[in-house]
Amino acid sequence: MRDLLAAARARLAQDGATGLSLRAVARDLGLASSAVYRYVPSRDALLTLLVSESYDAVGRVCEDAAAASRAAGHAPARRWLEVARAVRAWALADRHAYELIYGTPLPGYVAPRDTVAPALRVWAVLVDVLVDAAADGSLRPTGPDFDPAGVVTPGVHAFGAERGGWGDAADLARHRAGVRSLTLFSSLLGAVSADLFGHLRGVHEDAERAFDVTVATAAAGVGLHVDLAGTWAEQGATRRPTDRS
Amino acid sequence: MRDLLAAARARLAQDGATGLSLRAVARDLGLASSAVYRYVPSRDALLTLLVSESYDAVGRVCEDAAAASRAAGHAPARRWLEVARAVRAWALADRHAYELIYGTPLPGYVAPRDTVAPALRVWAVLVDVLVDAAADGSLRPTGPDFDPAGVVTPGVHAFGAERGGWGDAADLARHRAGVRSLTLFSSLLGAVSADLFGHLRGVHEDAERAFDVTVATAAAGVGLHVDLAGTWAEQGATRRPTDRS
DNA sequence: TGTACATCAGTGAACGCGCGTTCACTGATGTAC
DNA sequence: TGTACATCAGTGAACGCGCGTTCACTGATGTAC
Repeated sequence: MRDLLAAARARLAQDGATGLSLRAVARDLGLASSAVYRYVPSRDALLTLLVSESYDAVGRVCEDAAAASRAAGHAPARRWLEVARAVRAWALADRHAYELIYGTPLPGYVAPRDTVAPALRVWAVLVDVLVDAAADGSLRPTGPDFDPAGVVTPGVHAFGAERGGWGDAADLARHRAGVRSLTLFSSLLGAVSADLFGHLRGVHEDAERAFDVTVATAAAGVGLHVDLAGTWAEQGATRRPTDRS
Repeated sequence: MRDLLAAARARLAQDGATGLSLRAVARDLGLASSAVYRYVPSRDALLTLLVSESYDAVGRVCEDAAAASRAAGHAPARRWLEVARAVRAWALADRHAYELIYGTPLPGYVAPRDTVAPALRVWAVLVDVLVDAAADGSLRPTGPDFDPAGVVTPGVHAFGAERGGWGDAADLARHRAGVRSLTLFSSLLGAVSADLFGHLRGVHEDAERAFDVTVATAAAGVGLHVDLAGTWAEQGATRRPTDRS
């Protein structure tokens, strides 16, 4: 069973989600195609396992990056940058896993409920950044004012409350922060997808820096002010020139 | 030939890009599958035609929205919002066309050079917004400061220069604006994809408003300050309650 | 006006492919008495 | 210790499907003399 999942993951990494076939996985394992049905009831079930795994993988990547950033004593804004970079690096390393969960939905496939919980791990990390920034006073949104009522579900506010912020529904500023968490998620998705899917071919010269600018700029509207010049200077000292190409 | 393209477009709209088959298109036209080869040398060639068409469609949508916004006397920031909304509406109406060009790349298919030019139409509209905002003094970036050298290609700066801005490479502020145009594109991609691909299911209550907040918040970092409250108030008067669900 | 020929849109059978899934089966391993 | 039986992982042939692409062909339409 572990072998099966490993083989499926490898096949996914090579062929992508639409090309993933039970027969190919069975072939890789040296099994008859029918043997796979001993472990998995259908192709879709296998796909679901991979979806969950991928959400868990990217969730763990986010949590690890956030933990490392905290450990390094970085402010929430910098943590946002580092989490975003980690997601990008993961996506580049395993692009088909990223596509499986964040790309075009597979025709005819609907992810079952079980995949919702692992999908929330990324959200939780982003919400923590906002909550911590609000707590230490560094959260200063420059984005538009708006009436936050009825934009996101009560569940989102509850989620923020659980994690230590946005408890008071009467506090408009915090309510707005809840809504603005959408922007963090969306801009991360957009920045990674644009890069990975080739929409910046011929546009960016230094992919890492372009990504940094993109996510840091978008986050400023939310209230996270990344010291990009400082971060680059700090890293420029240790970074070899070839890394920039 | 026109019929073929129309049938292919319809098939694309129904089945999506991965499911698009020459045989299905031929069937829809009441032709033998081999007859299609009279018009198109291969499946990939047909796909390329659809890719170009889709880029042109979304480009036209952007241009029309921008023109309407100008005609209404709206400031560049508001134009950004309206262009973004138009792209979202187009994507919702023809999701498979959006997926074809902005979703997961099709395995084994590489878009040829011909598709680059139509893809630039969207960029041009976004750059115009930035150039116009810079010209009328409303462009006030709140995103991070950074060294803009070597982040994007010279072609991007040239593109901006052609369209009336960013001519002087010595002007750091304008150079930064060129780089920041990445953020506009990425956040648009992210906001539409998140919405369309279902990543906000259970998160947003009012999809339109959530989208507005997302793109307006991200754009603030770039320097475009949308008067969201004002816009909503203005539209709330004419908007029926059912539109909000 | 009539005939010979060329063009052209479309046919239909075929090739070889890979797919998901089913089904009756084999043969080894473990367990009970 | 030996025998009978149950469990279980895996087999391999088969079903029916849809796909892209090729190829020799048909029959109508148009054109040249």
